[in-house]
Amino acid sequence: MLDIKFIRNNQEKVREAIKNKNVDLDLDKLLAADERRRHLLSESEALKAEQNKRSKGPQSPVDLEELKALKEKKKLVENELACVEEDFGKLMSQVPNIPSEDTPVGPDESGNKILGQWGKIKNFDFKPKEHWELGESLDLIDSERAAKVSGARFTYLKRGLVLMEFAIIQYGLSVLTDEKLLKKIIKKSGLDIRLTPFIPILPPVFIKPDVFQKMARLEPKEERYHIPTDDLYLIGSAEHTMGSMHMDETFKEEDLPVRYVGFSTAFRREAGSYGKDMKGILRVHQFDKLEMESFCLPENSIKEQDFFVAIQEYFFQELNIPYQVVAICTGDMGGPDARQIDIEAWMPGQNRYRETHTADLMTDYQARRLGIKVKRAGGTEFVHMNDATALALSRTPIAIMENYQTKKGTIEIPKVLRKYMGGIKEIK
RNA sequence: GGAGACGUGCUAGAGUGGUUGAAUAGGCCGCACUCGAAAUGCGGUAUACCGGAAACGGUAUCGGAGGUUCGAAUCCUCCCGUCUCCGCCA
Repeated sequence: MLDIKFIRNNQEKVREAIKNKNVDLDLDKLLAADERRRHLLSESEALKAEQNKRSKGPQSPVDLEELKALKEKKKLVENELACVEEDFGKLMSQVPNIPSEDTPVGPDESGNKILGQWGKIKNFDFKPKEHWELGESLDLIDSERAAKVSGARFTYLKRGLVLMEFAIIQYGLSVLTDEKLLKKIIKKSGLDIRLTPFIPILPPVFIKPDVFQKMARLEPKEERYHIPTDDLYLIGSAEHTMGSMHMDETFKEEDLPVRYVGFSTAFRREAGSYGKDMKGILRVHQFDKLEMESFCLPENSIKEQDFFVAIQEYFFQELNIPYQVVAICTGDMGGPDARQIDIEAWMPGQNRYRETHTADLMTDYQARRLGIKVKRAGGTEFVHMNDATALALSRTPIAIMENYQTKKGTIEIPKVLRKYMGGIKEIK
């Protein structure tokens, strides 16, 4: 959510963001609702002031009559105000965050900008298989039985792939909790930021609707799993319950940045992607993910995001997976984002780059609604929030499977993962 | 799941219908005393929104949402959370 004062004072900027992000919203309607809301607010407050003034102490019968009338009048104004507030709130939540200045303007993914590429694409002397073919032939992925038991887009992961998933988790956690390593990554990326280690978190996978709304992640609802009995939603990312963890809290300036690495299963309905990527584990209803989240001072938030991207790059460099870094354009980015950077890994089986990581700079968009602040010398202000994939455990294994496949149809284990897999060198 | 108790400011803790934004104590900040510190004394110490150039004024907030009342921290209903006992369970 943006600050209504900011919206009033920067109408053109907001209009531009709405247009560039392809959001269907009439800003004039919002501004009119704001006018009306403020008018009714003063009116109702004036009535309350009168009521408060006159209600002190016991009342004479005449006073009681008049106060009763006043009460009725107040009720009418308040009812109208409540209606207007509801409209206003709905419109407010539709206003997207303002894209950063370096965000490319574009209508859809065609407008995304490749910022850089890393790694040498391997030339196979055979036709590389797609991950689902490898998954089938090595008995690592069973979609058929999962479909019978749970439905389409669910899978049983098996054998070496399971071990690899846990190895990736272990590896990821070991990097993000290693101060020396983080220092090296900061130094290499040339960023001027404070080193605080990532605190490991296992967050809840259920979230309350109002909190989900505050995270600006409830919509689109079709994408979310809902448990009606308890009116709870399943999270689509550890971000959802990690970002809201400090709701209604105020940080001390010297404690920032606060950084977390969370592990959770992510649940996604994948509505609207019928028939797309149906094979294997690229697009499934349930997958595990290691996720980064941080709360920092406003002036440091872009650097913080760059730090997250540097970490993501470090992971793929260590895993030796070719990738490209992509600046997501206005039309393709999420509504709450101010700046979105994706990492796309080279998938030899598909012969193309596919998204494996995303890094979202939310500025104060989430923090304002969640009430997460920092107390500073100049006063209290909202923190900036960043979230980013550390390692997604559906797509990182895919990248490994496809890049590390051999002519024999086996999969080599990347060196950095071997010590977490009992030293085995390949899945066969 | 059953029975009961409770939820007040940064913290502890009073307050059970009428100048209560809220006693008191601690903490914190400022000042005084002191060579300095401790101790002591005095003063200050919430947030959000609306209006205003500002000074300031108004409103709301005692877990949350509704309700009763001229008036609610205080009464009623529902929800959330905490604690104790029992049951169940990994």
